Amino acid sequence: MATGRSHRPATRSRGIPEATVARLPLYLRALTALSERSVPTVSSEELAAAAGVNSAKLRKDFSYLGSYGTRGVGYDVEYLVYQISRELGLTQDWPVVIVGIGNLGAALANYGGFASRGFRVAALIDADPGLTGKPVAGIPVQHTDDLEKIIKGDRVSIGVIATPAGAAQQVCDRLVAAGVTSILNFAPTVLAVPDGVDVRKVDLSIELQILAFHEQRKSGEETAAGGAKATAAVTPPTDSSDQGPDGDVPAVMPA
Amino acid sequence: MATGRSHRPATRSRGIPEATVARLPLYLRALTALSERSVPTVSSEELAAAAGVNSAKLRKDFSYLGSYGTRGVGYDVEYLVYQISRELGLTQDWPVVIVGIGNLGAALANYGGFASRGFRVAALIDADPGLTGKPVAGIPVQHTDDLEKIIKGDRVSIGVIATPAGAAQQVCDRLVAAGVTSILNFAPTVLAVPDGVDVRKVDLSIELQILAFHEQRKSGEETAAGGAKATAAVTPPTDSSDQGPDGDVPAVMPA
DNA sequence: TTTTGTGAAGACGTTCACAGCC
DNA sequence: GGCTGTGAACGTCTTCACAAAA
Repeated sequence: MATGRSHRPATRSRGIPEATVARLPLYLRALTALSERSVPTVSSEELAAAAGVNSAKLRKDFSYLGSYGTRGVGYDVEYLVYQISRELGLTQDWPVVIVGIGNLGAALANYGGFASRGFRVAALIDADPGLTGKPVAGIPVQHTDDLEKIIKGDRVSIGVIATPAGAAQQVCDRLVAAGVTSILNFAPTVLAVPDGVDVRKVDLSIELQILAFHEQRKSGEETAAGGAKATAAVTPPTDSSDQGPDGDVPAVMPA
Repeated sequence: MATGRSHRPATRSRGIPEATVARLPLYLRALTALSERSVPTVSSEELAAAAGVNSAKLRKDFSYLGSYGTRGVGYDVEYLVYQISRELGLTQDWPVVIVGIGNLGAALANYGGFASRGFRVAALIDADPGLTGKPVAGIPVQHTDDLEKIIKGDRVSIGVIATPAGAAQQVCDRLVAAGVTSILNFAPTVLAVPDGVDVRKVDLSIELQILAFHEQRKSGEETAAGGAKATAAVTPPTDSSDQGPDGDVPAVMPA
């Protein structure tokens, strides 16, 4: 799992497993594409293929949300889009601030799929006075000095940190003190936050290192136990090709 | 977990759990910082705190690599840095190509921690002829037409896709056909790849949606079973504050 | 005494396989 | 007949708790 953890094991009522939550956005994206093509219903098999998961997992995931399918038929696309959006909280407006407007911050600000689904860039914030007032993606950059004012004024609860690593913890502390309770961290640092604050991290270098690990075992397959060499059986071929919401994340540093 | 999946359950010899692999880069980063401060040894407790995990997990993780600690003392920092680097394959050189040089691609190209640990930006590739030849992060952008030539010429096995969603699958196919076997995908699409190719994805919008899900349950805590309202017990406070390698990833779209 | 390394227990997640409903 | 929803089996990951080493 990734973000916070909890959902007391007992009192199982409201608990949607974290792994399921992490896949809902994937299903939603696939469903939205179907919706745009005016496809009325979809089977678990078809939708699973579009989302890159297997159908048993998808059905189990949906079973946590309730019984939204029809046996023998499949799922109603529009209805599912609505139910998943609701479950994810995307039917409400989420103002987001981006702190650190380097290349990465600018890329995030320009990200289209942002505004579309419930998220609204409420402000861009940077410590460089030279940037203050300059528009990025049509939004004028504001100075870090005004961070607290901005957060409180617009009741922002989600902050994106795209600063250099050295500034990240300080920015995080200020965001949290001002009322932010969810943080998406692109700086390659472990952030310390109080209980009740969720942090997710995106770390390029971690992702590359994980890829390198697997890449390494694709060629040289000696080392192992038995006596066999290159062939499978001793060291399996590392099938891969999955890409489901597994267990971790990567980070990027702005320019 | 995230990337490929496999490591045949039987023949347990060489199998480092995927969850452990995903945390090794975290440990490595913390260790590198200690190394720079010339700290000679570190206990599992201290290192775990620096990496943001708990110490039992860290010890278990290290136990898969071998017994590199000393009871009553802790771990030798330099030695561990070496062992983890070796395990991750960072002692060798990994040429990487970045395809799609928008804001995001530029941010990635400029990412410092890149060159540092084994990774080398072998080429920047973009479909826009207007960009061809222009230097980004000191490296001239090359045109997509030369993609195959570049991959094969430099024996590149890791590719980063930072193109718009619409171009991602096509770029992916060409990368794979040219010999790339590990892909880091920033485009908000599910990529189809043959067996033997690892894909990891980084998706901003998925991360935000996961945060929104948890954010949503922080305020309104009715709905639940019993009769109690805002207080804990019925709906636990969602402790959070974790940020370990959990189960998934997010994506970003270049400018 | 301090701190590692690890069996064993438990929580979590995935997959199977089929009963139940359309 | 086709497809969903789900109990049960299985596998993976985390945490506990303690024996063993320095």
